[in-house]
Amino acid sequence: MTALRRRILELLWASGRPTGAYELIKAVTPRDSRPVGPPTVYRVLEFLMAQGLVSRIESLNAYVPCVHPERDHDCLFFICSRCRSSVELEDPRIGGLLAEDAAVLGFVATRRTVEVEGMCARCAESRRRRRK
Amino acid sequence: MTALRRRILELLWASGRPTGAYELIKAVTPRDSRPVGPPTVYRVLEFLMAQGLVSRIESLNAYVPCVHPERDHDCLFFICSRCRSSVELEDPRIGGLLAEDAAVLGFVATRRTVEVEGMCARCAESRRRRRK
DNA sequence: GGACGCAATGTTATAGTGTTGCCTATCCTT
DNA sequence: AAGGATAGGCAACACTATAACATTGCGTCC
Repeated sequence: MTALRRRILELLWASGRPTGAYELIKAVTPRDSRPVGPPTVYRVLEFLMAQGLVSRIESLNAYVPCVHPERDHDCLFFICSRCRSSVELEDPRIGGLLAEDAAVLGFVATRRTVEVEGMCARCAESRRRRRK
Repeated sequence: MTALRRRILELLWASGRPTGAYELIKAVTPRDSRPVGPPTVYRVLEFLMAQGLVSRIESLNAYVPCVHPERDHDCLFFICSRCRSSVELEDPRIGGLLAEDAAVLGFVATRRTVEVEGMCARCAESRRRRRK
C-alpha cells in the first residue's frame, strides 16, 4: 500500500458516492501542478479492486470502496439515480441462486455484477413529502 | 418499427454475441458511403431497449437482442469471456430476492442489472480436452 | 560501490464510448 | 396547404479507458 494508493482509497471513502476515474484524477492532483495521468489512476484502481478494497459499478462507470474488505463478498449495489448515492449489501442467497443457474448451464463463473437502480429511502421519502 | 430500427435489430440477432454501438455503426453503413452517425444508432438502441427488444450489457458496453421480447422479463446474463458469447436466462427467484432486499432498505427499484462473467460450457469443455 | 531486477509511477498519444444541439425530412392529421 | 410530431442526419464535443514507452526508487547480489 503506497501513498498514492492510500490517497485514492481515502478519496473514495470521503466522497461518499460512486466516483469516476477522471473525478479522482482531479482530486488527487495537487493544485497548480500537472494532472496525474489516467493510466496511473486506472492502475491504482485495478490494484485496489484486486485487493477487494474497491468495486467498480458497471452501470455508472464509477468506483466505490467496499464495505467489508476483509470478507470475500458478493457485491450487490443499490444505486439511487436521484442523489447519486449507492449502498452495498450482502445477500449470499443471490450468489447461491446464480451459482445454481450457472451449474445448469455448465457455466464456470468468475465474477458477478448485480446492480439495482432506483430511488433510495431518503429520496423517496423527501419526494413523498412534497406530494410529488 | 422503421427500416433502420429493423435493420439494427436484425444485425444484433445475426451477430450472435454482444455487439458494441460502434460495431453496429460500421455494420449498418453501406459500403463507400458516409457512416451513420453515433446519435442515430444510440437513438435506435434506446428505442429498442424501451420496447424490451434489446438489452444493454453494462460490463461490456454492448447490446444484445432479448430472448423473450413478449414477456416482461428480468434480464440475467451469463457472459463467456473466452468466446464472447452471452446467454440470457430468466430466474424470477433473483428478482424476488432483490425486491425483498430493496424493501428492507426502503429502496424503490426501477432497473436491474445482473451479469455473470466466466466461461461457457462449450469453452470450458474444449479447454478441458487439451488438458489445460 | 556498481550492476541488475523489479514494482510503481510518469508521459504521451490514442482508442473507444456516449451525448448535446441543431437542423432537415417525412408523414400524419385536420 | 398548414401545423405538429417523429425519425433521422450531422458536427462537435465530452467522457472513459488503454497502449506503448520512459523514468524513478529501492533492494539484492557479487
